[in-house]
Amino acid sequence: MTQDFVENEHCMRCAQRHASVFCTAHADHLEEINLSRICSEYKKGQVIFNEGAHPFGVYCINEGKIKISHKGQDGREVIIRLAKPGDLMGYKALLSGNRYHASAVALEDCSVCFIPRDLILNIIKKDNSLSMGMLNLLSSQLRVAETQVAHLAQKPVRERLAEALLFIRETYGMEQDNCTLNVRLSRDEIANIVGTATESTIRLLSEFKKDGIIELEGKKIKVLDYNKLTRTANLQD
Amino acid sequence: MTQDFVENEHCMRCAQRHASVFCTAHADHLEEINLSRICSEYKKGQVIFNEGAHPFGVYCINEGKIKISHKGQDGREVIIRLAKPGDLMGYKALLSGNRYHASAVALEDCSVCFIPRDLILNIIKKDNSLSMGMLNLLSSQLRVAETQVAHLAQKPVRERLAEALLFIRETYGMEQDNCTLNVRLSRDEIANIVGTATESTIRLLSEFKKDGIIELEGKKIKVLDYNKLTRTANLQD
DNA sequence: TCCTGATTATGATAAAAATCAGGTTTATAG
DNA sequence: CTATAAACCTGATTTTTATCATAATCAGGA
Repeated sequence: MTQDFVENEHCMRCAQRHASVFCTAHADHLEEINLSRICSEYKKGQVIFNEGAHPFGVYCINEGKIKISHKGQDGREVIIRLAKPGDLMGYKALLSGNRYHASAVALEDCSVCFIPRDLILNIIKKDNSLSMGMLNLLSSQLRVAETQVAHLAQKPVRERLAEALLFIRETYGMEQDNCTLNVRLSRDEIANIVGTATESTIRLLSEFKKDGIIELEGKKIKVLDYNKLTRTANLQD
Repeated sequence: MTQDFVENEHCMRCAQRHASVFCTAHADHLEEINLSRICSEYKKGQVIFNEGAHPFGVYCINEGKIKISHKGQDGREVIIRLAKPGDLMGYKALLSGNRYHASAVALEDCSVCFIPRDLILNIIKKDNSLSMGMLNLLSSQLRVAETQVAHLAQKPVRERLAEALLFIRETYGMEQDNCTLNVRLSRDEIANIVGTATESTIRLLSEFKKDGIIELEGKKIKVLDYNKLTRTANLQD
């Protein structure tokens, strides 16, 4: 179960470049990164990094979807983040000098670039634009995390599930039909995003279906009534 | 209800300097900050900044304790953070280019320095040590926020309350007697830290008292059995 | 292809926590 | 000092959500 090393497109020509925090980084620095990075492919279900391990660099997603999750009480998983091409992973541990607090697992076959620790830290230090970008990224994520704390504390499961579906849609977008969520997640994984029991998630998804909000077909989820879903999520902030 | 302007100690000689993210900042930059900052005093209960407002700079706490809280569903408060002397406030909004997502309210009489937006952003840009410090700070806070998400999703209220008491102790320390928590919070505020109903908090605090874990005397909380409190919190990460 | 384990589904039950209702104490403004 | 509101406390009740149990379906490997 080890990944394959591959030769990805040059960083400067990476399709994800303008979707990433590197969009404003200096060209010379991207050149440096390009020289030292190590690209690998991971099959669905493979682990990119593991909770508890020491970080030796950061990962930049070239292709594929990845879940970042944390094992809590009695091994129950909490999904902290859904990552997509262009996203960085593992910078939190690196920048705070801690071990990984969560694991990254491929939700589908992926292509990921690894950038060694010293290189990326040096570049962040000398590239103002990149470090401001990182500050911006972390601030935004902190805001999201705090909103999530508020919602977990105050919103019922039904609203949180609706919100999670909107969040998944926001993150991964939709398929050609413009309504099927462009990712396959198990009911269990959805429950671990919402922070609830799997059975509750299954039950509420059935209700949403009965209410004509969504359509279910195995792991495919179609959003039939976006407005109703938004109203069900009862967002106000 | 407006604050008084005051003349605080020079930033270089500030008692909080070495407890703050400015501890490694360049002396020249502290000098600049010192020249432009505006210091004010706030009475207990006064608002330092308000959710929804645009940030015009960051606040650095010189003296006193401050709660940072967010108004969620039907006006119910969630306390996001407890801040103490040396802490910065309002940088998240500033760095992510958003409005304040939470309000800051004095838990007791406070002395706070305000550093204007452009000045602090410029200094962060040119002071590598400070920007790395900020990255470290944000990464650590993000980690804490994610842990809180996991706990809200998985831990029962009793454990979360015990954890909150440990957190308060960690943040504000204890009085001379070495067991009274060095802050006065209402039951309602504690509930808003834990993310539960006020009555549940009151009930559980009474239980903790009955179990000999704590002693209650109005808003004073004495931790009698620290080990038992830790065990009640059932921490494992 | 068939077998086997995992996932999905649904009902019944139990547990946890919120809400409601009341009385008491404490703090505060006049 | 007193009036009044706010905060605190406790019990009863209801709501929400988790857990348990069991069946059906699906997916992947021999």
